Amino acid sequence: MREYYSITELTREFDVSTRTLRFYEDEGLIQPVRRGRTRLFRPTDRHLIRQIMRGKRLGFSISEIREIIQIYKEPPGEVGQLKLMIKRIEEKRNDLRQKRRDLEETLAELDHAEEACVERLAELGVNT
Amino acid sequence: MREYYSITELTREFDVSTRTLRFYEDEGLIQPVRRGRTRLFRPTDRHLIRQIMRGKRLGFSISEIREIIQIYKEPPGEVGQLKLMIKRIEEKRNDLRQKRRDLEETLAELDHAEEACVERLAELGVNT
DNA sequence: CATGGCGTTTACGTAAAAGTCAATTCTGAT
DNA sequence: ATCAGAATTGACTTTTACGTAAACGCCATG
Repeated sequence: MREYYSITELTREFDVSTRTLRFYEDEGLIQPVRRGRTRLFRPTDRHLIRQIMRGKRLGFSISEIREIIQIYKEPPGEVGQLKLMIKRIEEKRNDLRQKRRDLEETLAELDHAEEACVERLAELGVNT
Repeated sequence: MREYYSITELTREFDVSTRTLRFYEDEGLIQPVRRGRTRLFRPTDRHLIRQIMRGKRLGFSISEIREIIQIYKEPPGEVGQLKLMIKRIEEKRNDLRQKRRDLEETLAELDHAEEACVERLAELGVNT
């Protein structure tokens, strides 16, 4: 496990711009350390970026992604906070379950559409 | 099955503004008919709106949603078009499969985070 | 030493997806 | 016929998530 990654290494790995990574830093999603003014990204930042990209692909906004990331951090020490956090986790989970239903339905409709295409091709005497 | 729905009925059903539905019309996603200047939405428009909302929840952009909606329409009559369409369907499917992987991973991490919370609560002697 | 390649900051710009507001216009009920 | 409430249009504004450009620092290499 590497100790540090440069910003350009990570832009290449995740196919984002430096602007984007700096933006995520401004937004408090990642906290690379500095050597002088230069950012040094540690494995934990890299992992966070991976989670951010996942969230983006799922259509979460930056602030939703921030909420999810908060959840991954150390569980808090106080009972009320812990219960609140569990409630938040439930919410996100429901959110994701809705997305999963949406996803399955869309996949099913695509399957259906493809079948129709294949049938149509068969009618036209094309071997698929 | 109702013949027509008013714009406000649908804004209530889908919890969107009239501005939004008009925007979708401008974008060519729906084509309500008119009586005078008033829009009358048919069941097919309603169904399209349902699909649009699903696409939005999954983080698709309007133009991506447009592409998906195109796919649901009648399969084209020409062989080349049909093959192209099948290719497009494959692409979207891959897209959705990636989303599903992202989704499962995120759900797994949430499960893990919740367990940590529950354990922490147990340590503190709280009965869940 | 100057040239190129990263890296940084600051500031302004922009596209997508609506929100908001004002001015009208329609229309259904009384 | 009229009058309130719904609907429409058009223009302008806002938010999010970056893009882009300018201007400069650092340092390794020929």
